[in-house]
This record gives sequence, C-alpha cells and structure tokens, in this order.
Amino acid sequence: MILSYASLLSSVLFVMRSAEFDRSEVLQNAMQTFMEQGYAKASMQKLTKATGLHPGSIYCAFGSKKGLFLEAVNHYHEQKRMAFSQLFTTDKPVLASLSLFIDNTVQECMQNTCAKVCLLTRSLNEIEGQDPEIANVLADNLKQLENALAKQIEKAQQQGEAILPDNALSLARFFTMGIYGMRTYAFTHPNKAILEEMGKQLLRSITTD
Amino acid sequence: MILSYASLLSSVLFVMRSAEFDRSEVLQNAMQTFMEQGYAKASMQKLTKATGLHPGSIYCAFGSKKGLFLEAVNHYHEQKRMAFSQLFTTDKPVLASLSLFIDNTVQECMQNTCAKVCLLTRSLNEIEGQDPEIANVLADNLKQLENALAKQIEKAQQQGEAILPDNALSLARFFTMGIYGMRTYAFTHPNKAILEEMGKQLLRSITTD
DNA sequence: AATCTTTTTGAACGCTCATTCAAGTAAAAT
DNA sequence: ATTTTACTTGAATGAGCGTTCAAAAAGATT
Repeated sequence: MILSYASLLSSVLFVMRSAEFDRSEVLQNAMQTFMEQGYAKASMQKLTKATGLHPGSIYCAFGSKKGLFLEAVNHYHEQKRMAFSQLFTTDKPVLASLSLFIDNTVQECMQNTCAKVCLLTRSLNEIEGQDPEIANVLADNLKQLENALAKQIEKAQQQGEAILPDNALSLARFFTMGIYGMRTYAFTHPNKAILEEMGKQLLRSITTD
Repeated sequence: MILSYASLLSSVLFVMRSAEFDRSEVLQNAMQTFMEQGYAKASMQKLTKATGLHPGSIYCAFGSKKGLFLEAVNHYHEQKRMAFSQLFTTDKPVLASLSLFIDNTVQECMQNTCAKVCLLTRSLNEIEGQDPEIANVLADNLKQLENALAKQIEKAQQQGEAILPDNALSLARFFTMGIYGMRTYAFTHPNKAILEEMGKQLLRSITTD
C-alpha cells in the first residue's frame, strides 16, 4: 500500500498519539520510590503501584528498570541543581548561602520521608561494584554539584569574604566530603542539635576567624 | 527408654558432634561477599559458594541470611576494633596515630578489593528504612568506634597535644563525619592525592596551628 | 463510518530469590 | 557391632523478580 505524502508526514513526523501520563509526575513518583527503597529493593511491582503505570508502559517509555532509574536520577539532579542555583542567586554574602545550604541539608536529614536521603549518595553507596554505568552517572552528577560549589567559594574569595585563601576546588571538596559525611552520620545520630553543630564546624573549617 | 545419668550428661551437655566448618573462616568469607555485593545482592547462592557451606548448614548455624549478615557484621566490627586498638596502643602522640588512621582509610578507599568499602557505613546506607534491627546494630557499632575515637582525642587534650580545646566528643563527631564523607567521596573521586589532601584538611580541622 | 496507528493492559514467562526438609552420612555411646 | 544422635546434603518449594507480548482500547486519518 502506498501512503500519501501528507499521511506519511503526519503519521511519522508530526502528530503522534502522545502517551497519556505526565512524564514528570511519573518520574517524581519513581524517584521517591527509589529514595525510599533503594535501587535493588524498589521492585517493578512497587514502581508500577507508585507511578500508576503498567509494566508495559514503563518498558515502552523507559526501556527497563535501569532506564527508569537513570531518568529518575536525572530528575532528582535537576531539582537539586535548581534549588542550589536559587539558594545562591541572591545579594547576600556567599557564606550566608553556604550556611543556609547546610541548614537545608540538616533539615533533610531530619525528615521522616524519603527526602531524608540523597538519591545520589545513597545509590552510589549501594551500586558500587555492581553497575559501572549507573555509578558513573551518579558520580558525574555529584561532581557537577561540587563544581557549582567551587564556583561559589571562588566568588566568595574574590569578594573578600572571610574564607580561607586555599584553592577553591580544594575547599569545595572538603565541604562536599563534610556534607556526604553528615548524611551517613545522620543515620547513626538522627539528632538535629548534633547535626547543626557539625554543620557549624564544617563551615568554620573553611572560613577565617 | 531410660537414659543413664552418664549418658544424659554426655549426650546433652558435654560431647556433641561439632560442626565441621571453621566458623571464623566462614564468617570471613561471608563478610567479604557482603562487602563486595551489599546485603540485598549477596544472594544465598553466592554465599554458599563463598563459604563452601550448603544452604541447610547456613540455616542451621545462623538461622537466616539476616542472621549470617549480623554475625558477619560483628566479625567485621571485631576486626576494626582490634585494628583501632592496635593503632593507638603506642608511645607516639595521639595525633600521629590519628594521622595514620586517616592514611589507612585512604588506602582502604583506594583498594580494588572488597576492602575498599566499610561494611558498616555501606550497609547502613543500603538498609535505611528497610530493617530497623539491622540499622540499629550497624549504628551501635559505628558509635562504639566513634566513642573510642573520642577517648583518644580526650587523651590527646590531656597530654597537651596541639588539638583544639573543644569538647572531645564533639571533635570526634566531626572527625567521624569526615571519615564517612571520605568513603562516599572516594566513590566519586578514587584519587589518592585528593583523598590524602582531604585527610590532611580533616586532621587540621581539629588541631591548633 | 471505517481504517490505520499507537498506546495501554495485564497475564504469562523464565529466572532467581530465601528457605525448608527428608534422606544420607558420620561421629559418639552402648 | 549396633544403636543413637547430630550434622550434612542438595533437590524442591513457593514467592517475587524483571521483562515480554498479544490482545484490547483509543486517538488520528481517511
């Protein structure tokens, strides 16, 4: 059978029946499931329940459980990137934003929802030695956030804020390490006062007296 | 049938045919499997292969996969406790031992074997929100190591070493957080020079200039 | 209204999971 | 040597896993 040019165009290129679900909403729910359960324990059954999608639809839209996870990770990263950007888009000193950033992290750690974990660091811990592709994506995303931090620290130094004159990237690394550590530490001591004190120490460790 | 007193004693209390495997060796192998694979991914099949025990023997000796894991965790903790104790049983200043402790951690992070991960922190990250009993055991073990660290820091302060005059437990918390952070950080940057620099910064952050 | 195309649906697949248990084996006691 | 007891063995179990696919439903086109 021969298709007309119009029908070829319309059916192949232009008007395709679009999926009925809201991709962003699906990813948000999948993301939460992965944050609550971890990668291995977030079964397809749980994911279908959380997203409202049937297995076939998930496989059609995301290819595999891993594909869904990688997109959920991207969704998470996007949100964190935006939150970070917003936090530092201000007239306040960088150090003030840095302090707020720590406060936010402490607050996250003290939540009783899935928000208490960082999808990136938790998944990286879980996936180590199992799936190098996933590990690379997670590590890359974390490095991007670290680099954004380094930029802010460099800016603070240039603007003469009370920050150590060390290499900005080196300070960012140490700060990042502290944040990672706080997230694990919060599992052993889910105590706001303790985490806040550690947060203050962390900020102090990159500033001048 | 009536048993003689001797036979009752001997069969019930004294001579029981003992299991043929070396429990410590089995735990060592199980521990390595859990370190390599994580808890969820360390299947009974892998564990039987690693330990040389058949499923029935594992269930007889440890009750369940969880039971085996908890004993493997205890085995790990025991080893770390001993290594820690040995590191600080010396005439050198505490700060020197603390520096060695960091060096050891960096070296562990840079290994390409299962030794690159800390079974306690990795499992705690994985198990969060899944099994409170396991989470408590892991957290308790980590707290014990933290307390041992606090004692050493207190000792250093009393002996007039160049350490901050802050509360010793508070310094130990920060130091511990740094170690936890380094372990996650190593997954994103498996780079010895970077980890060593961060280790130096960590030590500096609890010492006086 | 009829046809074509795409998405949705969910039962079914093969596989692996943790766990069990009856049969086999060997040590200890008689 | 026989009996008793305990451990070892590994096939079998049912449940759950990630994934597939043919049938049903529905939007787009004619």
